[in-house]
Amino acid sequence: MTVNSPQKTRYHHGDLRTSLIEMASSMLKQDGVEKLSLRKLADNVGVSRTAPYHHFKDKNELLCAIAQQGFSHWKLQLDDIFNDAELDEKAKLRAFIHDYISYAAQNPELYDLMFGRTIWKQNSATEPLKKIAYSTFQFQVNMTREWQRQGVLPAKLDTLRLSQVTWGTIHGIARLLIDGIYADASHIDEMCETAMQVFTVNNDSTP
Amino acid sequence: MTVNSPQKTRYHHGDLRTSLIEMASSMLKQDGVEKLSLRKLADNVGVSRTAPYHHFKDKNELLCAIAQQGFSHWKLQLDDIFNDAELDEKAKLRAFIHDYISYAAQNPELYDLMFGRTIWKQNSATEPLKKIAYSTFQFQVNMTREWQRQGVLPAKLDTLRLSQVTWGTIHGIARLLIDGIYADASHIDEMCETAMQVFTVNNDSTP
DNA sequence: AACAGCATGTTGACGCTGTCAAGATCTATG
DNA sequence: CATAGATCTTGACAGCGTCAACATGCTGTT
Repeated sequence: MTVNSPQKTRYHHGDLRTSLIEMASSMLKQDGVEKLSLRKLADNVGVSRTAPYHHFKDKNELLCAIAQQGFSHWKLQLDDIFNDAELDEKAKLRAFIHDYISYAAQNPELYDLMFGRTIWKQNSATEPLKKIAYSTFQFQVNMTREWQRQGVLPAKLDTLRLSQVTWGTIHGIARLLIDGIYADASHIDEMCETAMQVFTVNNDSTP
Repeated sequence: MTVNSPQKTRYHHGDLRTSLIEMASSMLKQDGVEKLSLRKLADNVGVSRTAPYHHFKDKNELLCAIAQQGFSHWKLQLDDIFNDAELDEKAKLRAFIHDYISYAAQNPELYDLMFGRTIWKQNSATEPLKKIAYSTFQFQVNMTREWQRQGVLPAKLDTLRLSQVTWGTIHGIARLLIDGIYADASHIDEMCETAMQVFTVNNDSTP
């Protein structure tokens, strides 16, 4: 009894952890990290202020769980690009740049959580988050190596450094966009194309 | 009377605004924005908790004042580079990249304040801060145009977009460094050089 | 079927924060 | 020399993250 009846007050929630992450993600998207308080979150889910502490050690762990989910989603998109048989290597680089920045622009708060200092600055990332984040970067390094082999990116540069620089570029552009610094979303396409030109200009002798 | 005697308790501080900015800058450098509280700041300066409110409308205004000072200092360094008669244009670009990232790496918290979302995200920058920040970016755009004219940077690309991309690159690298993401300070030189190569590789046919 | 134990949820409390209001004190201007 | 304004103070409030102590109900063993 008391199965799934639309009864409002059950003492036990059922799947509070999932509900918290979902509600928190939604609140994050709307108002940003700094407006996200555990108390309001608990209230929105319809639970007392300290209930979340039975599912997350502290606020940081909640944020890490959200970021983790963000990486999972992003990885699916990455797979979509690299499994697309219709794209050649150069087109994949172009798509990667574009999708990366679009993802950031469409999920600015989530992106900030995934790649911002809130979590990373003082090493507060949980182990599972570290794992998926590192593997994402490793994936980019591998792709960079491949692009170098294929002549899309300059072959003579060190792969790790080049990965850092190319990623730095799109990360930087993403940050300028989502932080609202001297750039806005209407210029995404042009900026992506310019980045693409800068990366590959030496292999493209025709103007 | 009660002139400059090292008397500890004067009702009026004398130059509280300056003292607050200095102490806040120092605290910022040590412990970061999120640890900087107005109450501790006031306490460190030896003044009551609400005294700062007679000099800054709120915490945001204090932070903007600190960031403003950061831009002033950075601009002095910029001038040093571009007035150095011994550097050719390409060397200036190299010095610019290197100094920019070094400045960020040496003043991570200040850099975050100057170019981070704390201030910029919800348009909370004060007018004077906006003014000096915009002029800094405008300076970079002008330099980019010049570098294009001199053949250091690709001439065929739109100057504004190229400025955004090159700045995005060094901004992104700086952020990865100061947020501690997949990069650390010992790689600064190599990363700068790689960025330089990526920007200018098309003009450098000799390997 | 009954009970024990554990997961889960609740209320109370503490110290921290930014900021407003009202009153105290000094400085500078007439 | 008085008085207005700048500056500094104490008091207060709501919001925050989090710990401790207690309440409730699910689940597995007998």
